[in-house]
Amino acid sequence: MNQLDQAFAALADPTRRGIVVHLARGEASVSDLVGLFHLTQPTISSHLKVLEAAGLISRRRVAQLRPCKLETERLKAVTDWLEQVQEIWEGNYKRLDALLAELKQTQKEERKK
Amino acid sequence: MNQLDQAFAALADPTRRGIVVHLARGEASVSDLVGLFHLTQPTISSHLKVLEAAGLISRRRVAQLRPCKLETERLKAVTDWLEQVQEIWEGNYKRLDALLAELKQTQKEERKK
DNA sequence: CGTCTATATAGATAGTTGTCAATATACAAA
DNA sequence: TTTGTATATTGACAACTATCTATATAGACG
Repeated sequence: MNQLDQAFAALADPTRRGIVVHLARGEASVSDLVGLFHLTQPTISSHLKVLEAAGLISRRRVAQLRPCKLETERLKAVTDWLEQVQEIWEGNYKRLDALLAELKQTQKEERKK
Repeated sequence: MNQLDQAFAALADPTRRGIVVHLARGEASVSDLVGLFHLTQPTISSHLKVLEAAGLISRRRVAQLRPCKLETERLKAVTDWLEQVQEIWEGNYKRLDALLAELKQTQKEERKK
């Protein structure tokens, strides 16, 4: 699995997206996050493992706490891929628009005859 | 599974992302797409089913052909989610920046005394 | 030391996924 | 109607996922 695969797969779970949204507001410990969902601590820990493996979060050590932090560069890599697709698509439209403009011009010139 | 779940999950596979990139350039039939990957036709058909269920593509009927078209609105919904997260994160930084600016000001004023 | 708190790991289970070969369906064309 | 071409469906298999309970580890604090 490459990085984009892992990032998209990680974001395909609503619990993990919830974690991401929460971490966008700032660091949080595992137990903070457990408090947000009706899921057990091991389940949350496993979701965090997935997010970390995908490069979407990182973790520090503070005594027994393991504060989690959002890694926005990886999030940006995902957005970048989507925007590239959008650009190809729009390029397509640009080409189509140019084609239609050309057609219109041709029709106008034909009317002159 | 909700729409975002399905869209992210659909995009988590490299073959499906390849299909999306190809369709960004314009419509393509199933056999066009089969030609792009070293996978069997049923496998490509199953990927297309996933993309269609996720609302990322749509299909027409033209004789025996089933041209596939990218649905950019759904792609945009995914981008929107990512941008919202980014905005929360940046809002965070803005608040932090404001805090640091305030701190600097306080220190400056303390030096005057 | 023993105990409490925070987190990780292990093992089980039910459900989902990606892939294939084989077969079925839908339409076209001879 | 027979044949050919494009696509879908079926059934199988191995791999992976989300979740749980139970248990282990790591550090803080008495």
